[in-house]
Amino acid sequence: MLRKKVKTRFAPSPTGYLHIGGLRSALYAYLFAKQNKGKFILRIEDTDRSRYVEGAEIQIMNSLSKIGLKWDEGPYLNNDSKIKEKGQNGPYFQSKRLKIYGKYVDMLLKSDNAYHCFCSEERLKKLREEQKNNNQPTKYDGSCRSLPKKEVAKKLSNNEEYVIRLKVPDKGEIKFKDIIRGQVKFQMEDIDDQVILKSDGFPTYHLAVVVDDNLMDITHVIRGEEWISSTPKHILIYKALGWEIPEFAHLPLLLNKDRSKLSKRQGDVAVEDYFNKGYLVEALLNYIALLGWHPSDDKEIFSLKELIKNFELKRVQKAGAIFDVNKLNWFNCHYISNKSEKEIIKLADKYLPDIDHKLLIKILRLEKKRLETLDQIGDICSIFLGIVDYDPEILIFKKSNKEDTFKALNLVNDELVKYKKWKQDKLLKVLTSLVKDNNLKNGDLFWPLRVSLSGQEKSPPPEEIMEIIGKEESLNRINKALAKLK
RNA sequence: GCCGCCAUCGUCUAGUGGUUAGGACACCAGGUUUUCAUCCUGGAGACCGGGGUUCGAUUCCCCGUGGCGGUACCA
Repeated sequence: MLRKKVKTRFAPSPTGYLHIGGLRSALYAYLFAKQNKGKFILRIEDTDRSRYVEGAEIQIMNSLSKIGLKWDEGPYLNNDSKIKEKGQNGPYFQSKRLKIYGKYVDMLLKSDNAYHCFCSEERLKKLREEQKNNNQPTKYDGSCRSLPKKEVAKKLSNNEEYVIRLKVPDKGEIKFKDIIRGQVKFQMEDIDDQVILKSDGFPTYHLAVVVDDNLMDITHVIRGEEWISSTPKHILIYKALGWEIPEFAHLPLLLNKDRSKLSKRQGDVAVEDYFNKGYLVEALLNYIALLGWHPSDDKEIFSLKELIKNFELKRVQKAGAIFDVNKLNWFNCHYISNKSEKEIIKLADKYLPDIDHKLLIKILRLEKKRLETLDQIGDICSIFLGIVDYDPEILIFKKSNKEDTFKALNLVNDELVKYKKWKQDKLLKVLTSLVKDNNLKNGDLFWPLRVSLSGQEKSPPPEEIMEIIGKEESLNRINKALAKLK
């Protein structure tokens, strides 16, 4: 247990649905906070107005809630479906905190850790092109860095557009310790004079994240690897403001099959997509948790509670992990077959075929192990609801012939007509003794019977189908098969 | 280009200065008194390359290669 009260955050930008990668960042931050009896907060980083997607924050909150990651502070949806906020350190939308950032920008300006920059975008673009052509690092050249105060004042009074840049020292090095990666080192001269306040008066990520993480008492910054190279800039701001620097943990990226950053082009990346396809919360959570983290033993099945107990930030992998749906499917199968029939029906509501409830329960009791995703439930039910026409040839077992197949089916029919106890184990016994008594091989009887009941070469065993569809329908289907063989 | 991060089976990964390099998913074969699925058993399958250090390196160090990220008035 750490001495200081642990507080982590998930800070998404409202630019779309909750991303699988975002979910993993949120999960790890949540697990770490909860296992240390700390707090986990949600903060919406909406400082880029051009990329804002209407309602995205609501989608993100809904996905997070569905998964069961509860946050202690931040925005939430009330019963009247309006956004409210809880916690002492709000507002938790950066767009509502502009005054706060302004205050710290002024402080940085006063302490000479930041400066006004009046350079036009065209000039900067040209500068970068030249630098690239000369194989130089692309970096602001500092032309506004030591503008006389008078000139700055004059430009300001002329209403010239400006941004505020961080004044990065030109020499020295900056180190930080990452929980996952150990020490990371950068040279000051490689660090750009980052824009911290845009010309529209909004802060950039770099300023807002530092101010908020400090004001919201974040002790552990857990975020994606893409932030690793901007961390020195953040540390510089912490130092300039005289603030304590939090701990950092940069998570490895989630990747496509070709090892590029996980993207929409190569499959679904939104958490909602997976829910829509019929993946269970437990499966997604379990799979995502193991994408970059693994316990020292062989245990792989984890509930959220167990994850809180077992997760170790230090053990998180350094290399990126490919998101492979294969194993997710296996987890999903596992969690589906552990559910009761009633639970599955509830969860699979939108995929349910038009079917009697009791019949559905019967089908699921026998067949739920065949479900990889909930949306396959219709396929599983189909043969019980009725069969489509099939080629009579497929009724004949590979080691048998038409005449014997006909005989075998006739035998079954004659026996079952008399039979009353319509339960699969009893039915199986009858069929087995029928095989024995008539000197047949299993395939001679079971194969054609199963095909006549399902109309398919691949299907559940005959006794399972028969129990579910009942005696009348079973005999009906057998007789149709007999007719086909005539 | 410049800066940074990373590197164990196809995938997710365990692990170690001396191991038959372990597990899971996927794959293949056999079994589970018919097929598919489940289940069981078995099989194939990995330490990126080159130098050091060392009696001995997959493990430690350096270089290279490769992958990825950053290089924005996006986050």
